[in-house]
Amino acid sequence: MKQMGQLEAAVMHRLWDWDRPASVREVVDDLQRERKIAYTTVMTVLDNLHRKGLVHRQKQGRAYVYTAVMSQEDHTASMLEDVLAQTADRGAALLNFVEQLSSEEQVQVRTALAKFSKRGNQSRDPGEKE
Amino acid sequence: MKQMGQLEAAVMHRLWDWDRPASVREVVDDLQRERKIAYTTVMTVLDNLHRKGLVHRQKQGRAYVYTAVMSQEDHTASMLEDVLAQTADRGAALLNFVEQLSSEEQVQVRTALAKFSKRGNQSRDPGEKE
DNA sequence: CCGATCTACGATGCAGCATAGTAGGCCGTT
DNA sequence: AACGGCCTACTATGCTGCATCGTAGATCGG
Repeated sequence: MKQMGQLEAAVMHRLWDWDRPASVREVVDDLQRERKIAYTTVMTVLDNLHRKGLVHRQKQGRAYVYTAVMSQEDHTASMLEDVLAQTADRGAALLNFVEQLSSEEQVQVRTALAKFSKRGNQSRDPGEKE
Repeated sequence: MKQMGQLEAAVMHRLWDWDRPASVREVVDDLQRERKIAYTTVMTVLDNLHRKGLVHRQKQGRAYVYTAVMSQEDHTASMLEDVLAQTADRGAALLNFVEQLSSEEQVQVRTALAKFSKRGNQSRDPGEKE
């Protein structure tokens, strides 16, 4: 449900980078710098992203301006969660995963976790696994 | 590349659960207990999974027997890695992700990380983030 | 040689994505 | 008021991936 095609991803990346409402025109013009693409193609893509709930849009004058609903980091985190949700043994998968991270990233994660636990973080409902 | 369809996933889950080489026949029979499905459909799926490198196969008598190349946990970890690879800021995405984990899972992850660091784990090459 | 079983190959249908054309609305300019 | 631009809405096409099977041909046990 969160999976996107190539063009959809390219558009989202621009919205994320710019971090402000952008019109179809702006996105098209930026994409044009790399390759030929029709205005309506991009419009359709943005429309699809809107229907999928990945972007929010708002009339500004005659045109719509689009903004990403989630930050890229939140979106990625959400996809990670989706992947994890499909596995039988979340715990084991998590362990194999962190095992594969660079030691640098492992440190980052540990630091972050230490911070959360100090604040008594509780974002997910515990005790509902299998 | 690691993404699978519904039926493909159902087949893989059986291979993972059984954790031993299984023939098309066995997989078909098991799937039949839930719904009607043709032998050749399952064969095609296993063939596709083989072409995708997700399963290994070997002749046993007249038939092939199939085994999952990776454990489910490794496969999930690998998909998590793929998702993370597509993001610009791995670090930020990681943090948002662990933040969303249940506190129970956070503890698991921390315990695991502590173990790795004690052994001086170094599975990924650090310093190669675009 | 016969029937059962298995593989190889091909065909169909459907969905998602990329791509873009056309029609019609709105607005500023002449 | 009519014209030309720009924007949206709607529609259409092609491609690719997955699910689904059928048929043909090889093989093995009787």
